[in-house]
Amino acid sequence: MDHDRLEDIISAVRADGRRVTVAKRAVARVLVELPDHLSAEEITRAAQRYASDVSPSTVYRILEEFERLDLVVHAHVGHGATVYHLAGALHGHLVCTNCGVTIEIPSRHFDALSGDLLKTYGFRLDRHHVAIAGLCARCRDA
Amino acid sequence: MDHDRLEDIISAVRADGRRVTVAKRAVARVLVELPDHLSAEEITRAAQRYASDVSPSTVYRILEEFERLDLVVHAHVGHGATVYHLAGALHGHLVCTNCGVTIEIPSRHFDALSGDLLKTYGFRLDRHHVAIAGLCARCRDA
DNA sequence: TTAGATGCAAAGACTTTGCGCACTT
DNA sequence: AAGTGCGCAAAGTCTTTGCATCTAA
Repeated sequence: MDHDRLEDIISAVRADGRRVTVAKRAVARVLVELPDHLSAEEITRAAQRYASDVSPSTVYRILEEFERLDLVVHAHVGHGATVYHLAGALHGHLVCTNCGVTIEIPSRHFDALSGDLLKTYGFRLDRHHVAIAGLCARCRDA
Repeated sequence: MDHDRLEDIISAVRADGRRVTVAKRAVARVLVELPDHLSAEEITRAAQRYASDVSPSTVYRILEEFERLDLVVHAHVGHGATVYHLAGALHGHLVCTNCGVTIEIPSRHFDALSGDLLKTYGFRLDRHHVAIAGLCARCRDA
């Protein structure tokens, strides 16, 4: 339920001894209500519907705090800006280098790779942060 | 042989009807001689050893051209700048989110994932462009 | 000769930081 | 009351673009 996820975020902020502000509520609400992978600018614009003068710098600071609390993760996608989303569901990203679309896929697709990398290189893959570049089905055929 | 790879690059530029300039030779030489994954700034500085007044903008333009000719590929790694390297050996990157080290691994590690993504999502993974975030062996234990 | 390539400088996109005031606790 | 968090503006980093000049072919 959306409302619960929002309260979870607020609680986590409070539990960490930080203050719950209008701006944080607005950003949290955007993250909960908008399913997409959003850039900081998109989040800012959307948050301004709830708190009209939230500034980009505040949004960056809030996203940084939410990431520290493992509420949010970011990914680097194509050439553009960093995108952020709730940490809830563990998943990876497929990013089309042609049209820019991002496809979310369950993290189980990385199970085998993850084990392989750990065994071979001692490298622990970050399952929240995987972004694979390539061509989506549509662009591949076009 | 380094010299051959350099000549291959020059030939490819010529074959595409573009001009072979001092700046292009310098950038090509840097890419061939320095094994690392370099940022545009690092490439510029290194290239200036061979052509003292190569400018960053020219390096960006040259890298763009080399990418168009499939001579060079780039990857987005951590929060920092884009890194470039020769397209020669197909490989992926493991990037430690703690210490920033980049580990090159043979692209066969992505064979299974690649087939899986193609079958499940019709997504053709770009094998030159894979960058996986996580913790390297040293940072994982620390 | 001549069109592509370059260097420089300015602009652009994205993000971080400094500062004084406001708001949460 | 106390100090965290805020908005604003400026600075910072990385990259692209405009333009006059130079140069490879």
